[in-house]
Amino acid sequence: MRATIKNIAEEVGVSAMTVSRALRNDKGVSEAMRQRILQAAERLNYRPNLLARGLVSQRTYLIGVLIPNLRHSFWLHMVIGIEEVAKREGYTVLICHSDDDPQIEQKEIRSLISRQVEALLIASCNPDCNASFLSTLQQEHIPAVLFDRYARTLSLPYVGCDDRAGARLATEHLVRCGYRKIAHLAGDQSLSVGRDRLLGYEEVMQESGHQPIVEVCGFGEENGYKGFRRLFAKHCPDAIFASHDPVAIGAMRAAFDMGLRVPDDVALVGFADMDCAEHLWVPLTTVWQPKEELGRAVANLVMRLLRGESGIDEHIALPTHLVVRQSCGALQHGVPLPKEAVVASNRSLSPKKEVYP
Amino acid sequence: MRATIKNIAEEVGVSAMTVSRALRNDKGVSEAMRQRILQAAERLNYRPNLLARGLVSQRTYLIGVLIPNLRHSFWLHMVIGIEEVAKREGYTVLICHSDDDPQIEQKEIRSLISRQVEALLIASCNPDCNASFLSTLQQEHIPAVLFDRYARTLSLPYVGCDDRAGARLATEHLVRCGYRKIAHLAGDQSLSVGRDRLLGYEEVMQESGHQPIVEVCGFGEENGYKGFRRLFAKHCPDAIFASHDPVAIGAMRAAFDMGLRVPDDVALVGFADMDCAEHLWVPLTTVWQPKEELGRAVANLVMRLLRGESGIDEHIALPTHLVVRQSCGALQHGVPLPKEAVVASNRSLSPKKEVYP
DNA sequence: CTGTTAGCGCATTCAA
DNA sequence: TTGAATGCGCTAACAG
Repeated sequence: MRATIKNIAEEVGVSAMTVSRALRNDKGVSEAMRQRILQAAERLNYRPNLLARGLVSQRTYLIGVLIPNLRHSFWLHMVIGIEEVAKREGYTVLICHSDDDPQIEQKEIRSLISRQVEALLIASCNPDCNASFLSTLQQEHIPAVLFDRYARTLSLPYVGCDDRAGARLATEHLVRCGYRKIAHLAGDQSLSVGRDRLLGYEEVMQESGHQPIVEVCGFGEENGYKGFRRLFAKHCPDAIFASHDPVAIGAMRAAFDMGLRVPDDVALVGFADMDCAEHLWVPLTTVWQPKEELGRAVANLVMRLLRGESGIDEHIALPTHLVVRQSCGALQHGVPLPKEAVVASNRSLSPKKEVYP
Repeated sequence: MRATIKNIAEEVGVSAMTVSRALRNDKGVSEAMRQRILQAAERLNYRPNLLARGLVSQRTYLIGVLIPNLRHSFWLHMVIGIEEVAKREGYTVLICHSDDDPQIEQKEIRSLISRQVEALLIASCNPDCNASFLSTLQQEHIPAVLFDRYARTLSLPYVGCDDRAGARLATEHLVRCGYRKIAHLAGDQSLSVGRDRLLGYEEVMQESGHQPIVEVCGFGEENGYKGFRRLFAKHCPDAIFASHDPVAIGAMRAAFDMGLRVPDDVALVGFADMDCAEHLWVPLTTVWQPKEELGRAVANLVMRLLRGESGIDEHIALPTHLVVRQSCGALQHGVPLPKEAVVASNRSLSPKKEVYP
């Protein structure tokens, strides 16, 4: 059997209460006694039972994170940021994923609540679809924050990056490069990230007097592959802004399969700056997202919520920036870049990136 | 306040025990009563408190997974496999990581035990260093299994892949390709994966009458970069077997920086078959590891342990196979491949891979 | 089929 | 500075 405070109490010859106090560094225990208790705990290999402690104190120091899946390192970077803050504040993170299924999402959230998490950080696979369910969390008095994607019909605190502005950066860059037929491989329109990026693209196209060419293909590499082929069958664009890096990778693969060169025949810009973007066949120009910072921001917001320091109506949008590599053709053609852009030299390891100019 | 079984009991006008039974689908409750209770639970938005349940039943349905870090998708694939099995068996997975620090590893494991996990799945960042600590887990009667890396001095159940055999596949392939100076960028020799892969390499080199050229650089992209430069300053090999894909990526980058072509000037083979391997500047020939399957295998072993069906001395080594892409030069030169090898056509999405021949 | 008693391991509250 | 009583929410064991 595992040792309990009772065992320690008998060993030392005091009450369980004194042991409990000593182990938690509660005040009201003499230093000599504390030492004797600590030694006994060590000797008996004592481990506090957090179930029992949580049951009585109503504090589990557990926070639940729900993400769509574990397959994309994208989410993991956010979790890394969350973990960093959580650990610093003494919390353990319980990670769940929905496999992009709204039903499973509800099930997992209920399971998290049953495990008595003190707060919920949710990147919903479909916030609008699960809006009414998510809104019940408020009534259950469990602090919940959405991240990366939000629901229009729901007022929960939210942390994401400024997708519309990011899409503007990408599109403005392609306009600046002088392309004539700039298309957009748009993401899932049921997700705010998909809608907002499309919005940013359309704005810039309109402002610059271009005709928008939109192919909604959803996220993911295979969707990018198919979307690219459909797009080319109809429009033969000379540049594409893909709504996500995997979409861009699929598009690049399709381009190669069709015998097209990147960026000579078709320029490509992605969104995310995933780890592999710089390693790609043709290094990818893309919109960088502050993934770990985003995780830290959500976690910090939750900590404020737990301390009652923050209201329910926070809506944080983190800035993005452009990372210019080979796939857009700007470097080859000496296109002037904005000050905020980052130029990546993909052929040397250190420094990986240099701020332009 | 959150509803409890007591609230439901009052609502329905029965005892808490009947409610408890009904909610757990325990037998001995009439169907009519069960329905009334279920409806009341629904109405009150009842969620069982798993802390309380776990405290009394001594079953938390929690298993703890400890991995070195969250940064490499490598680990996540294993976690995906673990989760799949765990979820099927009704368990929740609590993921922790040590940031490759043996001290943190011990701390995290203690924390997991405090949370009353029923079993521990550990990819130790340094099994030999933490061997004595890990051996205490047996005394504490908590089922523990190592995966991916094992300790020589410790007899815990283990699941990994056959690193020595995998290294043989890679080295034999380079020998078959006709390279003369085949070097090995060896991984961390404090880890079984590093040692076993070096061993497999040395065996084949000896058997085929080649002189081994070994540069121990450790794992990771930057180590691969530096290791490659050191290697070339001394030996000018015409082929390199890298102990891990990131090492190969660093090496490839170094080769480009030095103006060398892959595979024409130097051939490259990696180990892991990470997601990005096929997307690389030059698609990487590498030893594929059954990452998700490995996760499922560890989890299944743990389930058997929990049911008392399996002993403590299981040592499972899963087979690997070679994935041939461009970086080794075999395809360009029409080198005959073994039946088990997989040839990847990197320029089309579907099918991604074709079994050779 | 249903209820009662007891207690999981710990911390809160009050009393000494 | 220490201890006793109480109960967190739930279930095992037994009784009816």
